[in-house]
Amino acid sequence: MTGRRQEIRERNRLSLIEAVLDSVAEKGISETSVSEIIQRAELSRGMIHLHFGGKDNLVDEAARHSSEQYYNGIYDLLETTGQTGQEHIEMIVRGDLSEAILNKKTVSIWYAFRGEARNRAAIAAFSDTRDAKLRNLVFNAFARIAKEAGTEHPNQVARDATHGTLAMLEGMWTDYLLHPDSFDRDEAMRIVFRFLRAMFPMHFDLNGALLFE
Amino acid sequence: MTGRRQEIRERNRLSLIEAVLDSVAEKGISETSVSEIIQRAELSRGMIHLHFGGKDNLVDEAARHSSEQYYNGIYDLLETTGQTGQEHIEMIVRGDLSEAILNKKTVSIWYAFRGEARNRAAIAAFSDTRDAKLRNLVFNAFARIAKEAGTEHPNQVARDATHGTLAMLEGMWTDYLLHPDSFDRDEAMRIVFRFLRAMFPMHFDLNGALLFE
DNA sequence: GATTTAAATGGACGATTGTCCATTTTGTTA
DNA sequence: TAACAAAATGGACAATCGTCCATTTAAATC
Repeated sequence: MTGRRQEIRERNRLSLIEAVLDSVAEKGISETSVSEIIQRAELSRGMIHLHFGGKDNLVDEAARHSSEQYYNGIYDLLETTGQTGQEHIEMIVRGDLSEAILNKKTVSIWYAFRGEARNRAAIAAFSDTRDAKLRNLVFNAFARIAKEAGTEHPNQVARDATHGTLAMLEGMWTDYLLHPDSFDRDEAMRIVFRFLRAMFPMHFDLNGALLFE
Repeated sequence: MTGRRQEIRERNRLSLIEAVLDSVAEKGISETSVSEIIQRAELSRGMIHLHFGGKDNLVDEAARHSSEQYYNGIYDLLETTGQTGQEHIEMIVRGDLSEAILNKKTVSIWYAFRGEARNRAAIAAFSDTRDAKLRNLVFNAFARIAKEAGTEHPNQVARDATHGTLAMLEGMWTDYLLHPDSFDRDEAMRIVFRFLRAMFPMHFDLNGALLFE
């Protein structure tokens, strides 16, 4: 019976990461101490040094883990949607504002790390506003839409639409951070789609994507 | 010669607040210790307890001070602009993205406090996304614009335009936080105005407000 | 079952944290 | 200028921080 050792080892490693994320979500980064972490993970003091070489590395790793979860959530959703540009955009907007991806825990963690990003390069790398891959996905969708709509300067428009849409989603997250209980997901989606409808009236209405016959 | 005492007292008090903001901007909240603060303020250890009763109160006060500066900056700008709704909006957009209001120091401070907002009520109160007063200003401007444009459901549209525009500005701040050196203010403004032009083509173009004859 | 060795434990350690107060300094008043 | 009082000082203090290693535990191998 081999491999049991490594299995336990990896489980413990993951426990530490999850303990960090729980603590950051509940108490904030400044109160996420070694004592707090090992208590949540129900492991001994030395484990952090053993597995990660120190607390800072562990926290960096937790930030990486957390951002990976976000992107995986979005990319998984994209697998299940239609083929048109507007459907892709709708899925990203809905996904980004869905309970599964935007909730009290994720938003707490995301903003806690953001606050440290400026002073810790490793964290900055993972807290980027929607990474290059996602940006490209959105851009390609808008580029198709702009061309279909016969817009002038379709690439420029697509770039601006990408930037503006992702910025608006960012702002919605901030709203949720500061007012998690009064935040209205449907309203947030409608607002994004209202701006997109104004820009591409053939492709969006207040509920999302419009499809041709 | 009276009042000199109080003058020195208040100067020291302010020194402590500014020392906190400098430290938060440069080193982050977690490294802003009592030792760090008093060293920057060139005052003695006991002053924090004497003036604020403790470090936490001082930090809260610094957050308040910082948010006050932001709003004062915006409101001052508004005094100098024209009377139409679209001029007000243009001024807010341009102001919010101007070097005076959005720079490396302010964005570091703003996001550092945001990261703590979830766990510290006093800080949450000051890190709100553009406060009620500013929101009302923007809403009133959009309400006028929507009515002039003859839009259906002008109040609903104005509310959504307000929410969406402020969210987009929020997102632009995040962009700046994560990429301060490659961030392009003019591009950010153009993007916001592109969305506004799409929604209110009689009132905005890519450079901002359009005025009637 | 004995041996080996990787993994986990938990306490010792020096450094640093924020608080607080006895003392000193200095502006104000008598 | 002497007396007073407000303000500032700076070190003592217990508590907590993160690191690290001698020891123990337990899986894997013989």
